[in-house]
Amino acid sequence: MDQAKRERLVAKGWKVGSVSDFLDLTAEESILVEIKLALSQNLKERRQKLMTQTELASKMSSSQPRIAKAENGDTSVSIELLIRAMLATGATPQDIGQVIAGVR
Amino acid sequence: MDQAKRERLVAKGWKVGSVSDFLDLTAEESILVEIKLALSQNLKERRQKLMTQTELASKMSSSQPRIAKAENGDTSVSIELLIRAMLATGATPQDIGQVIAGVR
DNA sequence: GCCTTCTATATCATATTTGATATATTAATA
DNA sequence: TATTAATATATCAAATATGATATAGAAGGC
Repeated sequence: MDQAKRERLVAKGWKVGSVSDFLDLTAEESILVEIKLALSQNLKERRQKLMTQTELASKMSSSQPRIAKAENGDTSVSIELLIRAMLATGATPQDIGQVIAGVR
Repeated sequence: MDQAKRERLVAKGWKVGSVSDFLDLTAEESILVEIKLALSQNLKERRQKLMTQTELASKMSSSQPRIAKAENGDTSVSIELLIRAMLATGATPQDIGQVIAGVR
């Protein structure tokens, strides 16, 4: 795994406190993290073009802080919430599938 | 929404006890349910070709009953677990993206 | 019939994720 | 600079998801 990718993953506190901890991520765990980050980034791009975090939150009965966390790749945010948020921005299953398929 | 799809969704107790309850699903909620069902079905197909539920469970530090629920579209199963299970069967992000993109 | 393997169902204590709230920070603009 | 809008961070009680365990069915071979 290359340095750039590692830094990208480590950036937001993704489970790691040290490099060796990081290396203990199985391949599957690491892919899962990348899927979350990809959804997170895409959500932010979509949402910024359309509305504020507060507006999106109200559309999906969530809260602005939760949207902020979702867009910043916070580890406490589930894939479920990321997908619900994408859908609330008008994303289709095709859009979402494409984001996930684009990982790696 | 057509009858066939409704029956498919209602089949496993998806939030509904009555038709009117069902109709209270927003478009987004309904898409989310369909994404889960699509992942669920695909997981079952993949897993059956490769291993038992017990084997898959141990590969991903889960339990056989949880895999059974995942494959049967139980409402208590998160998208996260479905994707972790797919990955444990060797599915790639492309495989997963394709399943989601295939919804609707 | 019995035995074995696989899958489904039920229960439950624990862990994670949630929206809400308060508040801090940042950005833009008058 | 002061004001405002937008976003980020912190905390927390409630809701949801979790793996574990026990056990029941189902399907097949003997």
